[in-house]
Formats: sequence, structure tokens, C-alpha cells
Amino acid sequence: MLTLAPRASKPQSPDLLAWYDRHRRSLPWRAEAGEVPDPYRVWLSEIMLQQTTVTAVKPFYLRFLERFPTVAALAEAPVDAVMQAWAGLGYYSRARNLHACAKAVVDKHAGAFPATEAELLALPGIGAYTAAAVAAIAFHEPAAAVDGNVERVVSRLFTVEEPLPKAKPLLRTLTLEMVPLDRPGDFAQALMDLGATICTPKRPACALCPWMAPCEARAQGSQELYPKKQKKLTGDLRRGAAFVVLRADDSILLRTRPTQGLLGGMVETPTSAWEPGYEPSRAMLDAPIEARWQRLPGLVRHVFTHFPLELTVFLAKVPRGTPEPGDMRWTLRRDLHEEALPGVMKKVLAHALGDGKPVRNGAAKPKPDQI
DNA sequence: TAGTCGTGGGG
DNA sequence: TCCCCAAGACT
Repeated sequence: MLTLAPRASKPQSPDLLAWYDRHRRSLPWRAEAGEVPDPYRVWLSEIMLQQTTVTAVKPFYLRFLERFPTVAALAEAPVDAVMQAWAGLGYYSRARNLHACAKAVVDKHAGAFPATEAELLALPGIGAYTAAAVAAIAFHEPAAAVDGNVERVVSRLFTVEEPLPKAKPLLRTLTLEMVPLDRPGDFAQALMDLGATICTPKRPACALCPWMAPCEARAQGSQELYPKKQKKLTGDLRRGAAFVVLRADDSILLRTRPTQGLLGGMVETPTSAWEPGYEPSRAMLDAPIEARWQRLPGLVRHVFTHFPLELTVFLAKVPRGTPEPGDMRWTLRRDLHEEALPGVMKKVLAHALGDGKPVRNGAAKPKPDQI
């Protein structure tokens, strides 16, 4: 009978903090050792980092901060400007909630972020994780900020057998018990740095981990089996048609999507419905205007969180002076970069306008940025 | 509670 | 190519 070796000790936060003091990542939103963190920057970064990689966030964060340097500046800005600054980053309800939150901070909290986890939790777009992270990092509150990194680290430390997301309450409790009262913010960031650089999903670098000794999973050699999670199924393929109208004055027909739902409040070319049984051969029934439509070869493929999408792109060239249908508008091609275009729509426009080459056979696809 | 909400990078 | 995943929130 195999007996598992008991781990050497319980995980001690000073061991993690000592590691953090030597190996902490330098990030644009992170105060250097000894600096006082700015709650606005901490909050902004936490919202952007929700389900989004550090690499993806960096340029958006720097650009955003330049455009909206303070929570007051953000609150005063029109929501469309915020959506435009967010375009390309994904999960667009975050941008709408971000703006609403800035307004709430100005209107209900005299322009200063509240310092407690409970008050932060009441603000739009701030959930359990973000409330704890901002409270700990910006205000030194002893809160347990449990994100995906922390779930992984702690589930390995204690070999939590319960699968996610049911294990969340237990993981929060286990984390909270380890939070040191003197450095709660550093502890939160240390745990996330550890998860991002050492305790990675695949092939964790256990030999470099300050918590190798107390880690139960490491003792068993089972670290890659945690956290356990129930798998979710991907949705069925949906198809649709996208219509790119190029007017002779070099403008494009656009519209804004409803604020609720998929790509809420973002800008798109006119499209058909997106549904599993869509027939591109009947797309003319969905065209926004009468014109000589050209069905472009190839498809625009895009994968959302819960379903894959294939769009057939149709292109029409219409004369100067062609009026826009109701609730649509013309935007000059050179001004497209100012529109809140999500990734899938940049792909559509690149496919229709990009470089004219077919997207077949390994030919270089035009980059969605360069329209 | 489980489904909805983007995008890009890595193995 | 495919799958996983990344500092989750909201309904």
C-alpha cells in the first residue's frame, strides 16, 4: 500500500514574499517597491486583466491611461470614446461598466475610490476577485484576491479534489487563511506572479518554487492534475453574411450594435443573423441596400468563447451620394481606425478591402489592423 | 447555476 | 490544426 509522504510544513507567506521581493515582475500598472499605488491605475489594470493576458493588456493600458489619466477624466468622457479605446481588447461590457464605475466613484464617492472590499464590490464591473485585489493592493486591506492563478496555486498546495467552479469557496477560505496582515497587497501580487511564472498550467517549474516543500501536489508528483475542473462544451458552428458597402467617396457603411448582448455597443458592417443553418446563397435577402453585390471568395472565420463563426463576405461599390439606410452611417475609410470595431469586423474589412488577394493557399492574410 | 461575453498566444 | 488558457462579471 502506497503511503503518501506528509508534506514538510504548511505554506508560509514570508517564504512567498521573500521570493516576490527578488523576482517580482515590473509592470506598467504596478507601483515599484516603496511607491504608493494609485487606486485608479490599480483598478483600471484589474479590469483590463480580467480573462486577458498581460501581453495583450500592456499597450491598451498605456494608451488608455494617456487618454484618460484620472477617474474624473474617464467619468467626463463620452461612453463612445471609452468603447473606442477598448476596441480590440474583448469583453466589451467591461468598458461600459468601467465608464459607469468611474461615474459612480465621482458621483457617490467624491471622486475617490472606496477603500473597503464591500464598498468596491458594490460598484459596476467589480466582482469578488477585483474587489479583493483593489482593496489589498491599493488600500492594504487583508482581502483574498482569488483569480485563476491563485486557484491553480492553492489547489496544488492543498490537492483540492473538488472540481472548479464548485471549489471556489474552499479556495477562497484557504487563501484568506494565508494572507499576512502586514503585506496583503504584495501577497496578492506575489501569488499571481507565482502562478504566472512558476506554478504554470503546464510543466510548472517546481524546482524554483518557494513553496515546493509544503506543496502536497508536488510531493505526489501530481501537480499538473490540479486544479480539477469540469470541462465545458464548445457551441455549434454558426454562419452568416457580412456586407461591405464601399461608396465612391471612399466611405464604408457601418452601424452600431445594440448595447446588450454579443459585441454590445460595438460597431459593425451590416450583417445577416448568425445561425447554424444560415445559407449564404440566400444572403441577398439580408443585404442592407440594393446594389451589384459581389460574393468574395473565402470565408472570415472567428471563434468566440461559446461558438465558432464563419462569415461569407459580400462587397458592393455604390455611387457618390448614395444615402444610408436608417440607423446606419457612412464613415470615411481613413477614419475607420477611430471606430469601435471588434476583431471579427476588422477581419471582415481586411478581407474585403485589405489587399485584394485571395486568402487561399497560405497566401499572407491581410492584418486586420491594416485596412 | 449555468450560460453569455473576445481575443491572442502557446503547446 | 486544435485545444487550452488568461488578474472574471453579470444574469
